Amino acid sequence: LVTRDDVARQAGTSTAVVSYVINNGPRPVAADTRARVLRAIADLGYQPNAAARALSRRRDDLIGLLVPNVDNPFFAMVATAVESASVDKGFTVVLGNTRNVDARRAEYVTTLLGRQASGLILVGAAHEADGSHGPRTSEMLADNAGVPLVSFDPLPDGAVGTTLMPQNVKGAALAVGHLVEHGHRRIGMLGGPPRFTAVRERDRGWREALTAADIAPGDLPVYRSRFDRYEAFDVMAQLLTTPLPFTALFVHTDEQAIGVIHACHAAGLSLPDDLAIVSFDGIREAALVTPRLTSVHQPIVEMARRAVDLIEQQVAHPPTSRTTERTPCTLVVRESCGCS
Amino acid sequence: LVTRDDVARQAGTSTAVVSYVINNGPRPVAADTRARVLRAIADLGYQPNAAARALSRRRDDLIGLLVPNVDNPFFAMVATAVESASVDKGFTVVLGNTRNVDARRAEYVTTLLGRQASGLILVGAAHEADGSHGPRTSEMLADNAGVPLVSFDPLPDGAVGTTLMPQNVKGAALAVGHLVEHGHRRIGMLGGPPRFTAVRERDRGWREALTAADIAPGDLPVYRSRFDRYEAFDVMAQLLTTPLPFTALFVHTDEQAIGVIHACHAAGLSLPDDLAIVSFDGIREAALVTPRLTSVHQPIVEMARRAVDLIEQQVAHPPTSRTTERTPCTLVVRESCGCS
DNA sequence: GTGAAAGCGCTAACAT
DNA sequence: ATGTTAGCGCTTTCAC
Repeated sequence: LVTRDDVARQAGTSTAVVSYVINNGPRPVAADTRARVLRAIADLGYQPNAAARALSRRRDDLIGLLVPNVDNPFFAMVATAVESASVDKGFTVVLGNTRNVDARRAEYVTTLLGRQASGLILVGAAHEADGSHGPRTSEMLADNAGVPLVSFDPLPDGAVGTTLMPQNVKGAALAVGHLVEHGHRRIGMLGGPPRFTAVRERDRGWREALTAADIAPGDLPVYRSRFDRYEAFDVMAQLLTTPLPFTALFVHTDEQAIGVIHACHAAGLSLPDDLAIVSFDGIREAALVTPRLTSVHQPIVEMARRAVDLIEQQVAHPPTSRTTERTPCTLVVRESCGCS
Repeated sequence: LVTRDDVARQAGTSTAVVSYVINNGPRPVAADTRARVLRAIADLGYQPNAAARALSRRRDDLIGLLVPNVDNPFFAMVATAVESASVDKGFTVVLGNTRNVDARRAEYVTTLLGRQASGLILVGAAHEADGSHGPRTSEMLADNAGVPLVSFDPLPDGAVGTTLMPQNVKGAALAVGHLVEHGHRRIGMLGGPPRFTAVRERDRGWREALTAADIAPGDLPVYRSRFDRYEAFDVMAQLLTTPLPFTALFVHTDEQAIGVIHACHAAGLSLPDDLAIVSFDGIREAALVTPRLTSVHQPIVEMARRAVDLIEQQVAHPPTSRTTERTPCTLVVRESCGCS
């Protein structure tokens, strides 16, 4: 295999210069020298050894992306966005399906720390009732394990890094408010598991919007399911065995809303006439189902790009505290709410 | 950070012994020595440096998974299966969305070769008319680049490794045969892009099953769309503007079939009465949509496990030729075909 | 069964 | 502006 020594020899320079050229630093290289090196690299088909580089720099251009499950289209969307942003910045991404299991997440954190990953992006973090990432994971990440950390949920206790979350309360209120404008009063909710912080926030948005409209949330039904469409389907199918005690439903995720829609179809309901639906996330499929889903859109592509940026920044300037950034969401009106 | 030297010191042994313990070889270690080392590792919370290990071994326990796009639920399923099988065997997986673009695929191959990846798993390979992985990718992988290679499509020209494909012809014939048994004669096809080998094979299965039933395929309509549900939706929506020249449709992938179903719903068609559908792949969602999809199931979990096994074997015994394995598929009968 | 030491290929501090 | 070289942490061949 061709190494940096071969390149140096071929270019008639020292090995250091080759490094300087490849890394654009840390020191300048004369234009013609640089050209010779570049030629040698091309001629020889030289490809740097990432392991050697990582060993020497004590850091690998690698980002660990920990999601519950890429099988869920929402997380697939996140994964795609993160991968894309990472590639643009020269990072390679390791995919980890944590299945929301603390042990699996902790195992991945261990692996990635051992790999000198440049950073970790944690998505769908909740495992414990407190909304943390689970005891083992938290322990590993706490007290500055030294890895740049970006979480789409609250950070593990004691860990430093940044949290990147949508404005869940406002977003949910936007959704529910729209339903109110349609004249609905009995607006039920199908939420996710309350151990997720995002879920509790969306809960609150629902409550606040109702209260603002002089509707008592306490009188309205609340249901729960996991984030996937399958369990949402089951929950809704069950509800459909008796008359629905609501005329509209705020659903925490598009994924769940799609399950609801399928259940309604299977039961012969006509949407949005028999039931209006507004959900949250903004996955592509929202625009495909019938009726097309009105949904609060979170700008995942931008958030993913931001996450990678933050990792890059944290590499340069290790953070010493916990930061939170809230991304605004927008209501995308389609048909499931009752509009046109 | 704690290194192997620390462990050796703590355990009162040499660094070599620590390696022997960690790697279970290549040489035996006395039971009590091993125990001391293990204790030291635990006490110190030692985590091996993957970069150093990779540099020394010239190989990293890393598998590159190149799919067109994890956004597509089928590929998400494959990714999940590969990730799961990889973790079980101690591999970490790098996710690469190639978007079916040769340049992107080639870039990933470069990166992964530079990372001393233990192997590559290529999914959704076709880019060129000949069904190869694209010129740049092929060039990189040809003539034994040295990486263990498993492809879910034909290998690039000149590359050695193994191809793992479902029995597409038989599977498709199974699907179409079932439609014939339902009494259908006008069985159209919505296929994928014909530059994919799998597509051409499914085409053939359709033709053969029709011919076997004394139906002339040439008289039947064939449509094409990309593999995603969105374009399939568009194609079907277009077809629905005029009377359908078929009573049943063999669709190349569940993903596309779901697009078809959505289009039919949007147009008010009643399935499977107005149109019977059978598709291919066996994604989870097939069982969720209305009507539930009858589909030819390929055992992705097993195939993924096999792929990782093959990588492992090729690491030990570099292959010198191209091998192909065909996995049998089974027809999973649900409702979209007209059954109950 | 165990220890010592020579790399693996690259980075960056130290020379010039 | 460029050359020289000491590591980075681990594997594995030699010695013992």
